[in-house]
Amino acid sequence: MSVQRRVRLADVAARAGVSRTTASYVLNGTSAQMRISAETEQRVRSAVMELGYRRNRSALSLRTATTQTIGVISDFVATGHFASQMLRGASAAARAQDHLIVIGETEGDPAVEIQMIEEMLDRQVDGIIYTTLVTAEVRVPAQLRERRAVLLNCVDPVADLPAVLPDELAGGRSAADVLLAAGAGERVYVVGEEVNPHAIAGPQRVQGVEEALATAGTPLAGVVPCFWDVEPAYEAVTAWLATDVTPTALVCLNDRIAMGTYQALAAHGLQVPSDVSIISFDGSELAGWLRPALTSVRIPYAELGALAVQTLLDPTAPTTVLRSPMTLLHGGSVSSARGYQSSGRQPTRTGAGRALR
Amino acid sequence: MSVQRRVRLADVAARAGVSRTTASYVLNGTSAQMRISAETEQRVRSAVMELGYRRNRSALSLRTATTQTIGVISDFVATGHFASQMLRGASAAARAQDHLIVIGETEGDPAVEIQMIEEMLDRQVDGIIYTTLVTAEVRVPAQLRERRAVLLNCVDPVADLPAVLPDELAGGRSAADVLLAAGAGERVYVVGEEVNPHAIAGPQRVQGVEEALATAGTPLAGVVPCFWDVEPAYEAVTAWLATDVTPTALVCLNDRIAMGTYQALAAHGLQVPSDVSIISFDGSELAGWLRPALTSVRIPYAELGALAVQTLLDPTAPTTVLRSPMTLLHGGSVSSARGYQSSGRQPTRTGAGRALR
DNA sequence: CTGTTAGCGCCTTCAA
DNA sequence: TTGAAGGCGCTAACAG
Repeated sequence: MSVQRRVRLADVAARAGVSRTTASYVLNGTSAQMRISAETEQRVRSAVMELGYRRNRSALSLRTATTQTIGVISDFVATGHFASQMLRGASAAARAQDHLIVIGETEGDPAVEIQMIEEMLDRQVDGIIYTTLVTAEVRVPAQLRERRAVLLNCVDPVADLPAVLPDELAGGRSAADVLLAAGAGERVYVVGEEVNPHAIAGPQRVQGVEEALATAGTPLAGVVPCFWDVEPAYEAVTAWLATDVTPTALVCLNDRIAMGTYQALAAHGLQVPSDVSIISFDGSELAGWLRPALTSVRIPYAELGALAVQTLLDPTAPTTVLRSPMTLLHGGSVSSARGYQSSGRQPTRTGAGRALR
Repeated sequence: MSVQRRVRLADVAARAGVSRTTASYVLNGTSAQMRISAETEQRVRSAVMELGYRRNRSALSLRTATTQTIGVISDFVATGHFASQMLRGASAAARAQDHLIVIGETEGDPAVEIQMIEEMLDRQVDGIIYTTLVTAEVRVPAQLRERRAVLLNCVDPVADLPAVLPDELAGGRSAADVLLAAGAGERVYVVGEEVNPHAIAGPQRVQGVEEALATAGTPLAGVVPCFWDVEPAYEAVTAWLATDVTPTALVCLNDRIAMGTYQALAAHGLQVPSDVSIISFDGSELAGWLRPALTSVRIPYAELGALAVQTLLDPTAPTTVLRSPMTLLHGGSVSSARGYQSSGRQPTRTGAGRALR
């Protein structure tokens, strides 16, 4: 049993006592230019109301080769934060333009990816957003090359398609700036290391940090390499602390690394932020759950999603790379020694003993 | 500019030197029953290949009032874990049956909800999954009543629709069973309290816990009421610990509550699991990030999503409530005093000092 | 076995 | 202003 409607445009026309053509004109807003009398138009509109008429989009699509639907192809699976935020932004932007979003989770399988794109093209989507979990350089499937598509969180150097990305470089700089402003810019280390050669977030963040620190005359003290997750960060930082280093601040490349770092510091008897300041990237829910709350450079997922939709739906959009600014999510993980004030969430309950996590 | 194809069925037929009808039969797999020669069929298939033909779904939809598309209406926004896991399961199940999923995030706004459903019905979705973030009793919009729809994570006592839910009661029992098996069943408290009168997860979990404990002759020692989030749990447990209680184990109603509880226990100098065992519900990523890793009764989101899709697509499915089992995600947060063995992740690195978080 | 025909519901000339 | 007519691409009787 499929969901369908009964009322046809013909019924509306009959009820209004006009021709289908006239009814059609009214519905398309072409009534003015067709010089349809206001009275007639009103009759049609009443009929639409009374009958609860809605156009049949299948018929419309067949006729216009348009569906008011956009596809989102993504390679990520269980990545809660990214996926939902991005889809939320995209969904809202799509709704604002009367479009619906159809999703295609490829689970990273290129064959599935191609299949999903085909399915979407079959359904005449008006365009496709191609997005990846990891900010990286990619090669989009050939199917997308000649079509209306926008890359989200990735770029393809050979395909001539618009792309939407976070401004990682500026994000890196602002992370360092926060530390500098707090007077915690002397011995700054980065925790995390990018291993994917196509990834661009990590390198750009580090570059931004280095630039800002260099400008202040306090070069980056070093890097603690580790995979981007809680446990690897815990292990790496624990081992590193055993070498008797005395960091002023740590820049963690994402919030999960920061969590592992909190754990390692706590185990080593170091407190955040009094002993060590921490700042990271993501601005996920996790940042708010930690104690003290983590100061994090937020990835504007929702904005990216919305921007991608707007770009896709804008026929005049150039095929350039758009960089969306990363904003600061204030927590209490950066020392306020030199009067740096967190203006967002209150870094309450940061007292000794309780901060041990 | 919309994405569209060129090759029509007529082209394929022409290329194969047959009529459109014949080509159509081959494509629909009706060739056998129409007794089309294998040779002819082969010619058609070749033509399809050579021309890269794919049927135009808009045309198909207009003709068959079917779209091979299902809609998912959800009220949740930034809820990473739930949303993505559920969509992953639903997406995979849909793909297995050649369906695509179109999403409708209502952000909890009833007006948006109605609008989204209309948009979906306009697009002739074959059915709609109506899902809510909080497991609860709801009243679905009237539009859904008469249509092919399935409720996911909620029930509507008056609408005659199938519903898919986690088996919270059994989940509650198994949580208590884990504690009992570990010899930590003597002074068990529940942390968290449901305030939404329509919610069903909380009450059922507690009921399950109580039943299992009662069976073992060690009734629930009490409840520490708090909102279901990290900070409220931290506050509540901290205040509660100040009253000199000596819990054997805590059942946290979700993983975020458990995180806040970890924090409060650490601040109070109590260790998990040597001093207090902890078990919670959700089985989210967070459980694995905590130290020691949290033992949690997993909500089978992906399975629920898949089940909902299968139910929706099965014309013979009865309009009953399906309960999906909650499985145990093993961590190291439950004492193994009496030889209880966590069989999943290794609860490594649980040594003194490091467990303080 | 295969071709002919008639719509599915809607938009859009073209004439009137 | 409006009616008639064609056609988007495909399926499904109904004849051959």
